[in-house]
Amino acid sequence: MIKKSHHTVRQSMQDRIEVGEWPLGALIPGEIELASEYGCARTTINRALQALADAGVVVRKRKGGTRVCEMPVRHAKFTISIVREQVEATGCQYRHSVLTSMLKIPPAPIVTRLGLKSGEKAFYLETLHLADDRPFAFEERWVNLKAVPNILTAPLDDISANEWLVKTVPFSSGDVIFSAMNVDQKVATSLETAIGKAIFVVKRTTWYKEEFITTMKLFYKEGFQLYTRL
Amino acid sequence: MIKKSHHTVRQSMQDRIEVGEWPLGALIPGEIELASEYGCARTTINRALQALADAGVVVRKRKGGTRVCEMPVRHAKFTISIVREQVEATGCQYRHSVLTSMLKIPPAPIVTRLGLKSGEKAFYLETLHLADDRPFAFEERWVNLKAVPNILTAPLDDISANEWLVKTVPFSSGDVIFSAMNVDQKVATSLETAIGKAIFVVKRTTWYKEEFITTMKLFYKEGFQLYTRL
DNA sequence: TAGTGGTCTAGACCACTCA
DNA sequence: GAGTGGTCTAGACCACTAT
Repeated sequence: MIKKSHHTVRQSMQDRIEVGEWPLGALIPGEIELASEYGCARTTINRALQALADAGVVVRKRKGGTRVCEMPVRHAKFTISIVREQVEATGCQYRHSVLTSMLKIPPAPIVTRLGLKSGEKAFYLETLHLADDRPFAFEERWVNLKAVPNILTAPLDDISANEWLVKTVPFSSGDVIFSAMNVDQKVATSLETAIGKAIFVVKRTTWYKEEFITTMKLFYKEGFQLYTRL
Repeated sequence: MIKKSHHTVRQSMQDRIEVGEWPLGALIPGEIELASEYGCARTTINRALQALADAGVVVRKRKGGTRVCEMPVRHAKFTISIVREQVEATGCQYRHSVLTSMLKIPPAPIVTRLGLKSGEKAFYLETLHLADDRPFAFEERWVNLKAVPNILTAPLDDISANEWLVKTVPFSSGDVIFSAMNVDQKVATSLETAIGKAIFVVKRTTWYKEEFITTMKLFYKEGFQLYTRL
């Protein structure tokens, strides 16, 4: 009998794993047994164990019981925030500047991705994000006008397309790809970087209810790092 | 009265947000009201709403109620797996090869990070990870011998240090840093890449109960991408 | 201070899966 | 078939916080 509250219980159980009382791969007592041991309802134990399972610390199977994960697969959680917040989080002043804004027939891969007809135009944007007036990231973006026609009248000089879309489109699914690339001349110029420098790139595509909305590439200034705790 | 099961309820509510029935920033009905609407217990509604809050879709405050998140901060969840699993996930055959393995006095930044005394040695490892016998990633690792002395007798040719540590050390916290860099000569040689190519780098440091265990850098072959769905 | 979410409980039934 | 986790319920009390 220790304490209650699924948080407390969770922490306690995690400790027992760390201490080695429950070794890697070991089978943990059942929920009912733990409930009586901790002197709480099974529901509470269940919550705690589900949280641990969610964190990848234990694996649960019906009838199989709960066991400590042999290969602790840790989950890193990134908050995909808008660039402005990223900049402001570093204590810098955010500003952005629209470099290019036009209707344009996108290249083939984009056409496919957006589900456009060939020859159909989309909205193309190039934006420079600045931190304390120094280049922070360069953004290339394609927007599907069928999905978001009113972006043409949005005040994109005041609010970045990034932010406008997030605030306007109710909700969306999407994918994110992180990679590294050697910066080309165009991006290098905007970022005031030497050509060929390795930079961190994030590609993101978002949909709203199966309809493509936008795809973008974000080229971060050299030296950018993405940090997370496990 | 629609259905039950917190999954169903969660999905339903998410739909109502997507459809615009509950616009961005709007206040959602209270749990009791929703419970009667959905014809289920308040607990069930609570679960669903907590899940949505966890996903960053809504924000909840006691007395303030639940409202749709104005700035939908999406959370990307990465599974920090061992390299072998990463390789095998692509359908390739995994193999690794220990290039260097020695006791060595680490450079200053590492000493600080590991909490060593100056002049104290640590275990240094260089490992090449291969996919179908082609270079996949190059790993540099420092291990704190005070924390894990028996790594010296581990069969690191059969099982990578990466995997051995994960399987041996009960549990640990840590941090992860993603970045991009221009590959230097040493790494380029191992990865069979041209010097200066942009590669994706992951730095990871792990602790076990406040004690430093290991720090490593993983240099991925050029072209490597980290993918996630939102 | 009143209202909302946060959590606990005790009991129940279901669903999966291992043997 | 039996055992374990998954989930629901109805009621209760607590904790935070907006007003």
